[in-house]
Amino acid sequence: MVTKQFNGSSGDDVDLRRADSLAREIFSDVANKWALLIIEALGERTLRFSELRNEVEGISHKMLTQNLRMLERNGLAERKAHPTVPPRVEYTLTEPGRALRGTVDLICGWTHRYLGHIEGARRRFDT
Amino acid sequence: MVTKQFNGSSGDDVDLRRADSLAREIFSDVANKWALLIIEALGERTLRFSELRNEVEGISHKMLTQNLRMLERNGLAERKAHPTVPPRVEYTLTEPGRALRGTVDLICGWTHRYLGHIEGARRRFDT
DNA sequence: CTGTATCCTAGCAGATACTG
DNA sequence: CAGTATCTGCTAGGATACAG
Repeated sequence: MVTKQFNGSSGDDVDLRRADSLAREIFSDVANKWALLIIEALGERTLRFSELRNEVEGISHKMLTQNLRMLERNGLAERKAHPTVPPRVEYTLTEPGRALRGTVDLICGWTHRYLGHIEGARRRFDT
Repeated sequence: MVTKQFNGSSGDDVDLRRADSLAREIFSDVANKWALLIIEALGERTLRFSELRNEVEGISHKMLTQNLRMLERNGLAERKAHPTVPPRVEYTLTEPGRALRGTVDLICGWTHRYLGHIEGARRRFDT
């Protein structure tokens, strides 16, 4: 483990390792239930915090802010705060976010397509 | 909440609700880091438990068995145990599993495509 | 080799209360 | 309304040991 730091790895090697761990990190951020549901809910629309809270069924206040921060940090969603009172904060997907949304749509489509199939498999397994 | 049970909802309504909660359940099963990484690792191949353990970097013994059971239960992967000693158990994606794999590939592609973009967004955000 | 069971801990996630 | 902070229970997930 530690020895790897001294085995004369090239600069390219280091870059690859870093890119890999970064990719893995992003994958972990994104491959999570709430993040994907938020992205799906946003779609092409611009929604307020409270609207999102209603759209994403079952999400808690905390999880929503937490995931929105994460999406914003990774540049998948844009946060626009209007300096009014009461405050009004709107969220929109960025281009990378919209690109990812396409894949989420596919997963949703997949889910509905194989719903019956999966239900049957479960019944068979649970015996 | 409870009142909904008595509001005269039609049979279709009930079916829809059930389908929705099932879809949500499947989505939760599938939209998780380890499950997706296992699916990606399997691809078109047939792999043994120990091979999978090596392919999916960082996964623990426990998480692997747990997720494999889940995949098997949902009919996404097939488990074939050879009655030899020592035991030899092989896993293969089923058709629904392979279909889902296509979407996982897209997420992976997306990750690499926007890696630099995201890295930049993070740097900007972290200040 | 594969799988199950047990223990144990870090961190996830809900509820609540408080600020601007 | 949106966001943060604190407290707390709980469960995900690692380590380990053992069985078939």
